[in-house]
Amino acid sequence: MPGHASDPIDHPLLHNLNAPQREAVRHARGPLLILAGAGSGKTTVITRRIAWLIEEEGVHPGSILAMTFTNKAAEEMRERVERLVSVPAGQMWVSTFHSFCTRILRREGERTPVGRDFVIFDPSDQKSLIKQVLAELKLPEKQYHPKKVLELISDFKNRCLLPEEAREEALDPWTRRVLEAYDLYQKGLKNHRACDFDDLLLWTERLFRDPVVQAAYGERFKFILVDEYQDTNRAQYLLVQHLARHHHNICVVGDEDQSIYGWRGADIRNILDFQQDFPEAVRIELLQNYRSTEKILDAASQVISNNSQRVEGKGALKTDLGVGEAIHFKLADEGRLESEWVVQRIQELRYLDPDAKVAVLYRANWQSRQMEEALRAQNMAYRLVGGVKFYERQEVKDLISYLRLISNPFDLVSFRRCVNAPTRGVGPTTLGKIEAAIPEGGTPLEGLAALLRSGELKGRAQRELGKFLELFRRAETEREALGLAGLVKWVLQESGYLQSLEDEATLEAEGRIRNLEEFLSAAAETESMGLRLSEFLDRITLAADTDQIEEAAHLSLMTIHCAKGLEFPYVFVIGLEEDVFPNRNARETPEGLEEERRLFYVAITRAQRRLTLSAARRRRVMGTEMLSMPSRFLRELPSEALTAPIRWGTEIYQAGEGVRPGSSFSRGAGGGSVATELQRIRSFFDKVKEVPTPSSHEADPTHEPEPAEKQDPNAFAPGTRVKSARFGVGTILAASGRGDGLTYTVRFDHGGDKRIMARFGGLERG
DNA sequence: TTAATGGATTTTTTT
DNA sequence: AATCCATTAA
Repeated sequence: MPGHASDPIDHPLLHNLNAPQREAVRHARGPLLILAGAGSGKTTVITRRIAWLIEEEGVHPGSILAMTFTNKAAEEMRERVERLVSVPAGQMWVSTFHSFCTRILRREGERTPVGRDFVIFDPSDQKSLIKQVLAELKLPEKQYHPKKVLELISDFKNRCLLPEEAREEALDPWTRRVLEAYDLYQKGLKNHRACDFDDLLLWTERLFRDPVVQAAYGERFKFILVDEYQDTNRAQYLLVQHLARHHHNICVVGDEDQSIYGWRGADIRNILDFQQDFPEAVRIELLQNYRSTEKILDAASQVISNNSQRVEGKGALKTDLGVGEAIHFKLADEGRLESEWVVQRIQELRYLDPDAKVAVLYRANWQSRQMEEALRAQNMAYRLVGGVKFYERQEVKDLISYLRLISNPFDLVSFRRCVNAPTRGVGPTTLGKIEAAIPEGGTPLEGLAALLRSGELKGRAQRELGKFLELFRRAETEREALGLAGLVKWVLQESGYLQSLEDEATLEAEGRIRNLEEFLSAAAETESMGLRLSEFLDRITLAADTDQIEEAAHLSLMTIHCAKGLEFPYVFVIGLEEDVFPNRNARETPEGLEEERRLFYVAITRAQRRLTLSAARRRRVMGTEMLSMPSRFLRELPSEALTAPIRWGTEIYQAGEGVRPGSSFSRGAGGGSVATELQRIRSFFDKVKEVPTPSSHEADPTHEPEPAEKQDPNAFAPGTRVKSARFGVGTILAASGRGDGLTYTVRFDHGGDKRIMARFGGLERG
């Protein structure tokens, strides 16, 4: 509680703030945990706190470090602080974790395997490298799906494990092979002088293990602030710990109910355990919501109360914005009708309020298509966020590959890309020859030069590749004079890329040229900010879609993940069906389900005035017609918050009631006997999971196998090899539940994890 | 070497 | 339905 006498009530930095917000702003030294509910004025508090430190505590801006997850958040934070303080604050470090790490590595990188002049690999570069590795190890992509393999590698990296350190986790053959791939993949990155996204964190964390480096930065950053702390993974957590160790002035801000990046390695326990990490921490809860009306908040808190992974003893969100409108729900017969209905509602509210800002939110990107079709049919303008990103378009990537190779001649992935864009008659054969000609420790261009000298190539290839090589020679000398934008334009022309698109003379090519022009102006803009080529390239790879959302857009279509941190007067959430939302793959584990629920919570709390939910009874998914079941989250909505009870066909589907037995099982999706059986098993799973799991989470590895063994002499401990008639041979990863609910997670040798119930699965020791 | 064809496979979310 | 891949024809 802030005292009265000493309270400088009228301090401008405390203006219009409630009591806990003021307390947070004025907290100067020592660890601070700010639990900031949705819409609780978090950014205001953070920025004013930083300003307070500078203005009132006399802290030098250069000793402040603030970490965010998106560039947009970082920019906004910096701008707002700069407006609040009277001194120049340009020396503050306000950035995303990833750009912070990039900055550190560009300074200290000679201590890491990739040095200081690395390129940042984006997901498509990663994919082509891992494919190469898998081919080298003769691992078939069928079983070692590049995406799956990269996921596991990313998982290891997020937990700061290098290949040799992850060995003890590789109990089964599949993981062991992936580990070999991981090892080769890292070597490949090193040869390319490249970091993937995860490496940025990983190498920086390694760097900070060195007491000298750690002390240098730990001393420098006297005040550290981490936004969205609930989304930090192990690497980010350790990074923060290394730095905070020195001054203990660590302020973390977050909301465990909005933790939606578990699949990316985020560990919700980081925020849940903050007070254990820093026992002297002060905890402040921001519970006053300034965004939504009561009905919306009631629905949100009712939904989220079904989760067990929450901070203990946290209060509920409050609002002064009045009761507000009840939540609408629409069930359409078919997916197309659902989007048409939504479009109609948008048109109606547009008619009443032409400037209304509307968002349509969905679980997965594919769901945007139907909305787009319906909108286009009505000639309505919209902004689609996500999907194929600008910097990932083919033509843009082609151009970037030239720039990357100019910036870092070791980048073989980029070389491969641009050497045949536009086509220069280089196929796998020629490419193989070039790569074979690369001298030990040399660059691809040196390999190409050697091959050209040998005179092995003939005709078009020899001629074109000669010009190609010459291009890079000239780039070296002209780079400085041309400047960034000049260089981009020069490459576009001299490479013949622009010409080849012009020759195509199709509508598509025209669009690509436009994109390249847009890229050129982005380069010009960057140049005017005084940035150089390598910095431009960093920015491009680390740019996210969400960074470009104009809040001014009238109608936005985006995933819920993209919508985090945003607010809209009118929000539609579509596709509230089982297997869509909650997503089919997330439903398998209690943790996955809780994360889906948090996602729903995030979706609800985006709405300021009106929230509309919708679903479709039938829908085409991947070309086949599916019957859908209502999302279980619909049942968690309080009836008082809804305009009408939710009906699904003839059933009333509402809080506490559930679907009456007997009716739901008979109408299985697809209707076949296998599907019916599957559904029976699924609903069984669901019942099992409805029982709140008493935080079995922490105890998992040590305690779980024990009770299982007592119950059943045939129980399998993690690591046991088992055989299943349906899936083949695999290794037990974990066990959960007991008695009839005893369920194993099994990693099968052909790849892929499955959760199998001991009772049905027919697992044998194998 | 490249374009075209047919078949398999896919949809979770992203710095 | 739409994309991605591998094989085949030119």
